[in-house]
Amino acid sequence: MPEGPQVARYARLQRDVLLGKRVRVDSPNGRSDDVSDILDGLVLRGIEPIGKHLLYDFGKERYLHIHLGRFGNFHFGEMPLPEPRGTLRLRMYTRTHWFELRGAIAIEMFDDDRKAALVARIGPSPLDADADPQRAFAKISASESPIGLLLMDQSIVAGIGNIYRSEILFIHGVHPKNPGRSLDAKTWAAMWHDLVRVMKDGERIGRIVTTDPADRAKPKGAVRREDRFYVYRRTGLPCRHCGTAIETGLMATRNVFWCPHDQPEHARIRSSKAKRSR
DNA sequence: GCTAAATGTTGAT
DNA sequence: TCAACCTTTAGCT
Repeated sequence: MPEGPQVARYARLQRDVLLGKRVRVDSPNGRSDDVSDILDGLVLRGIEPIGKHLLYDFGKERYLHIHLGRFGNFHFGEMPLPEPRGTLRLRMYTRTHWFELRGAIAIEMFDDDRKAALVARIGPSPLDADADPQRAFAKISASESPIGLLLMDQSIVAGIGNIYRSEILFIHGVHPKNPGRSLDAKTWAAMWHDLVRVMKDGERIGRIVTTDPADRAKPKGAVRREDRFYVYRRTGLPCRHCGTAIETGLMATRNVFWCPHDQPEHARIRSSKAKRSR
């Protein structure tokens, strides 16, 4: 159930123990035999997150491309391997560590061309220190489409998903239906700054918490879901800033959440000062 | 036990 | 705009 930061976290954890190693690859339920037949026993040279995609470099134009979709995730641990359970699509393991993959929407081989095509169509990522937020703003500020849609477009900004979308718009007082064109450069700069902050936090701790910085340090389970977010899935609950009931709507089949008081509709240009507090 | 919903993308209409 | 694909879990009965 990942947005960009969780994907990047998986890449980091796997790099730590798999890189440079001869990796065993198998597909207990048989669905990815085509991939494991090619990769089993090869040396893993690199793992690169590209937005929400993962690319594993096994040399000689042999890249494993994984996209977790909405439901995919990895389980991992130290050897020995656990008994395969459920719909286990792919396992990667060494003498010391194992990773189990379930629910991914894409598990396939890429060559150099397909890798290049992927890299070319993914926009700048807030998790990438070299990313150019202006590249994204050029597209956003030229568009009549609602900002809530533009932020989900992976060719404009990489790694944002349905949670970060609603949360960042609340933090900056922008209604999701406002057109991209109505966003000023200053607000975008502040928004990018906060995207970097909350997404890096997500990468570090492995889950999404956009609210109180103190909550971000707490262990998993210590913070209720409704306390981890300003607006996401808080329909009808009071806004943590002003108390107004949070509203929800559909945007391209995905639920989006906002505070009708703090995020006025109609492209009103407002100060970029971030809101925080309950 | 069944149904709906959930942090996503692609390709056809 | 819609349907398809992937799996688990929450909330019902």
